[in-house]
Order: sequence, then C-alpha cells, then structure tokens
Amino acid sequence: MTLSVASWNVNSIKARLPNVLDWLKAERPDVICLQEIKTVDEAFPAMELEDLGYNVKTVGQKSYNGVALLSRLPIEEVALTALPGDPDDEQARYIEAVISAKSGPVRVACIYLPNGNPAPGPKYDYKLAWMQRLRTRAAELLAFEEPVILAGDYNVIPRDADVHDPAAWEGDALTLPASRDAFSAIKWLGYSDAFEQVDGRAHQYTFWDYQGGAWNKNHGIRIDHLLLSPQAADRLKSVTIDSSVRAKEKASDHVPITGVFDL
DNA sequence: ATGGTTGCAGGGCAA
Repeated sequence: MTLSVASWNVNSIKARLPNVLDWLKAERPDVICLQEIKTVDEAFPAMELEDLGYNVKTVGQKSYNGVALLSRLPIEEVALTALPGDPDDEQARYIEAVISAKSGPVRVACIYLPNGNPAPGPKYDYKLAWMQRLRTRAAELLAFEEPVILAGDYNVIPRDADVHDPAAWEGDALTLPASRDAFSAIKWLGYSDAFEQVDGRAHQYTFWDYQGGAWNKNHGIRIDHLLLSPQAADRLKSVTIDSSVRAKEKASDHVPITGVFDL
C-alpha cells in the first residue's frame, strides 16, 4: 500500500477553498497539511472537506496563521495542538497527529514556521527560538522509532540552489545563515529532506511572491519541506511539487508538495 | 520606481 502526504500553505482557506477542493478532488492525497488558514476553528469549512472523505483537525486563530491536518485514514490521536516549550506562545502554528496507515501508525506534524522578517529584530528572535523548540520536539519523536513526517512551510531556503537568485534574498530571514543552520540542525538529528533525497540537484520552487511578476519570471524559492524520520525516509517512493496550481486564478503564493510512501 | 501584491478587516499589519 502507499501513503501520500501533502503540504500546502493556502494563504487563507476562505479565499482558496475552490482551488483547494479542485486540487484535492484531482490528486486525492491521503493526508494533507494546510498552513495559513487565517481563520478560527469555528469558521473553517470542515464540511466541504469532510464531503471529500477527510477527517479534519484544525488549530486556528483570528486573521493570521492557523494550521489544519486532513486525513482520509483514521486519525488515532491528535498528539499536540501547539509546539511545546513556550506557554506564552499564542500563535497557531503546529498540530501533530498519529494516522492509522495500513502498515501501522504514522506520525504527521503540520508546521507553519515563523517568517522572521525583519531580521534582526524580535520577529527573527521568535523564529530562531521556535526552531529550537521544533528541534527539541523532533528529537523526542525519533525515540518512537516510527515513521514521522514533519510537513509544512518552514520559511527557510536551505541552499543557494533553492532560490532563483541568492543575492536577491541576501539578508532575508528565510536565508540567513542562522536560519539555515537551525534547519540543518534538525536534519542532523537524523531527518531527511524528502525533496533532496529523491531529487537533490533539481532547482524547484514552492513559493513565488505575488509582487513583481515573480511567477512569470520564475523568481521562486523552495521553503515548503517534508522532513522524514529514518523509518519514513526508507519508505519514500517519490516527491512532487505541483507548480501548475500557481498559474490558476486566485492562486496561493505557495504550491503543494507531496510525498508518496510505501506505508 | 521609497513602488510593487494579496488577505484580513475595514486601518494597518503580515507575508
């Protein structure tokens, strides 16, 4: 059996619902992690997504941020609705659940990592602190020795190969050395970047800014990632970044990334 | 080019 897990920053679920429904009907991923739903839980269009066969779990807030985890397979447990480590953090950026796959439990976290601009400053400090908390949680999860998929908008450009023009992004919070170091520190725990694992040399992007005709000029960056525990990485078959949805009317500035696993 | 785009909310902030 295969398990497909997608991640997509939709930049408002209300503004994006027709696009999201169209894509889910066509692609039918088993699990999809949505970021920037930009709504409270009560206003999330759960029924429309349940009608497509998904179990729906959300961690929303008013106006900003917000994540949702949707699964066609049973959700055994919602393990966390916030990233541990800072009880004063009120931003809705994390949900972690255990999915009942045919092969057994698979843990999926939906991550909306802080943007961090402008850097330096308090927003960048919050980003780096959040990444340290994520590293701590990621380390805990490895102890389960089970398939773990950390899916989301990391707001980190890992390598120069992941940006159309590194000079154009120099000094940005998405590509500063401290951001890249914090991202690779999670990988060094034992996680694999799914895209790099299957297609490491390719230049593919997951985000094109609305401004300046970035899409038409292919001025993109790769910031949406699937990080895999060894038990998930060993089962990875393919990764697809579906850039075609960026050309649609009322597109999000991000496109979905999907991993397919023998799980 | 001190602009440029989108979404939320209904002004300015966040991205």
